Amino acid sequence: MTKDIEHRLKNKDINLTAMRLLVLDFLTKQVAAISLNDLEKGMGPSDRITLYRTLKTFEEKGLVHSIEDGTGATKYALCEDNCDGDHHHDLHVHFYCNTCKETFCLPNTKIPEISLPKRFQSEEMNLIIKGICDQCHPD
Amino acid sequence: MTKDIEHRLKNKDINLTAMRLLVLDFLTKQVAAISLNDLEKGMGPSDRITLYRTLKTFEEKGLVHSIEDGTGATKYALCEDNCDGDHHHDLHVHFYCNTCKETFCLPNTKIPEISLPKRFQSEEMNLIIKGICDQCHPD
DNA sequence: ATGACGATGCAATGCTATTGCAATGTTAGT
DNA sequence: ACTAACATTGCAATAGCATTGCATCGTCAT
Ligand SMILES: [Mn+2]
Ligand SMILES: [Mn+2]
Ligand SMILES: [Zn+2]
Ligand SMILES: [Zn+2]
Repeated sequence: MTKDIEHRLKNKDINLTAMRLLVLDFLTKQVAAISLNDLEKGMGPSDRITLYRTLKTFEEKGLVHSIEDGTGATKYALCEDNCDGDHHHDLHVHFYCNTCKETFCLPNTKIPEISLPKRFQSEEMNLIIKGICDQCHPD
Repeated sequence: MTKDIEHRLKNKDINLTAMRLLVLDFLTKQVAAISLNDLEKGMGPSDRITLYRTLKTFEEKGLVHSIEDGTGATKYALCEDNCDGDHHHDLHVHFYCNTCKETFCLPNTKIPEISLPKRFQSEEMNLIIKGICDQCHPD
């Protein structure tokens, strides 16, 4: 229902536009994180830069988070509800499948506490695990 | 001593060249991981592409490992002795300092075991922690 | 000496991210 | 409804880093 999409934008203090509704709708349908290229191909004909800025806006407002999975292209995925622009609470592990080349959020797999050397102070953590995803698992 | 540098190359099955000796010597003097740009600036006048391929060769042979710290530029740092091209054993944490913008290997801070969801199989892990390094720590 | 092979230098290209700016759309006050 | 202020969009241009092609050069074994 498009009303639901609208509410999600409003709740994050994002102005409604046709493009943003379409992008958010597209994002909710994804099972894996997507790159700007994926978004461009998945959407109808639309301007790449506008899509880029839409993702940036979504990220600033805490609607999506970005993932650097080492492929060179930044991936984006929807945030959990309690994220805002300043504090993303997506401290979960991200998984890159070497077989299907997809990047997944593992929202239930949290990054454990790490005890750093003296006087190192952690502000942010990013854990990427590469391997074989459940879909590509053999047997 | 340059003999030591030579041995390290030979041990990793890397042919000796003047350029490689210089690059490895430069790498051993670094306290933080360096980018291709850092290397280019730190070395005498030398061709950027040759430096690029030198780093690639070192990585393939298990002499250095590369680090994606999210800055956009790949960083490189010397491996521990037991690495080879196929299996890098640098499963340590990397730390990016938001203040001095340097990336450090934390060889004594290992990435803990993570229990993944059913049928996800880990082959490689990459943990970047961002924050304030010991040198930039206040008080 | 010469031929094979690896390393180097330079040019060119690909790809992603990012910005400038003008045009367009939206909103709010009058 | 009119208009000024503001946000969004579309297109062009630029910046950076990564990567490849190719000709040249150096080294080593025969
Ligand atoms: Mn995620
Ligand atoms: Mn390291
Ligand atoms: Zn897979
Ligand atoms: Zn620092």
